[in-house]
Amino acid sequence: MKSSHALPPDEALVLIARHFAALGDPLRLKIVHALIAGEKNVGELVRVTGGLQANISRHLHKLVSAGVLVRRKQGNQAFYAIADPSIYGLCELVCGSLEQRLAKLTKAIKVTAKRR
Amino acid sequence: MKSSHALPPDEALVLIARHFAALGDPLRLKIVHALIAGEKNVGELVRVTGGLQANISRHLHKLVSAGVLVRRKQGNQAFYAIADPSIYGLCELVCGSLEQRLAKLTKAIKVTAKRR
DNA sequence: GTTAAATATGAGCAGATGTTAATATATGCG
DNA sequence: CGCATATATTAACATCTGCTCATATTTAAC
Repeated sequence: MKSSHALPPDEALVLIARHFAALGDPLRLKIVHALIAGEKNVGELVRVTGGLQANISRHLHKLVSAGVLVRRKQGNQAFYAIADPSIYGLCELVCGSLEQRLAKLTKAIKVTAKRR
Repeated sequence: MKSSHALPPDEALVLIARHFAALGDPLRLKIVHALIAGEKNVGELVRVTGGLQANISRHLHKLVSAGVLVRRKQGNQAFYAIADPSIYGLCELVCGSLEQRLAKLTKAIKVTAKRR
């Protein structure tokens, strides 16, 4: 249980950064979100996200190499699923903090509006 | 306690992605990590991270506009601090999942090595 | 006022990233 | 075998990103 803030060596920083970066794109988030409901193949993901097949395929590759998803091939098709359960926590955290931020912004805007 | 997975509208996805992307860079992670110990001014951050002043300044700006940090100006200097407590949770989650992944990799490599 | 210190910003550049159309590589089926 | 379907990959392109140097801006100190 060695607790926490031993500063991460630079190599680890790179890996962590890559992990975050993998989630730093709207289309990839859309993919991940779709997979929360469970494993899907590429075709389904293309339909759900509305993206082009080539592009989705690329993003999937990136998500796999960042360790966010895993790939399972079966016959003709490839199925992708969330590999890393920590993703759920991540999204909740970010969404939560975003809500708060938006709430603050909204309030600020209202105040500004009242001022005039 | 409205639980969770109503699909986020595309606008929100962009915001969330920006949030993740802000953490998707090693130098910015270094900055954030340094700030876990508490508020620091630019000069200190430059020393701690070993980056160039101009570059650090740019990253700080990015972190602020992503809502990760807040800026407080006092006299000559500018102090930055972590704005969003969810960051702590994020880092713990990612570091944890990374440890697991690395452990698996390490084990896999060992197995491969034994095979020859 | 002048000068120095702290921070931010503009411009240029190299390299990464996301998108797309076209093509390649499987795999399944008849 | 030939043909269709599912997925991956290549190449080309525009855009974004991070880095650096030089310079602007702000504030403090004299």
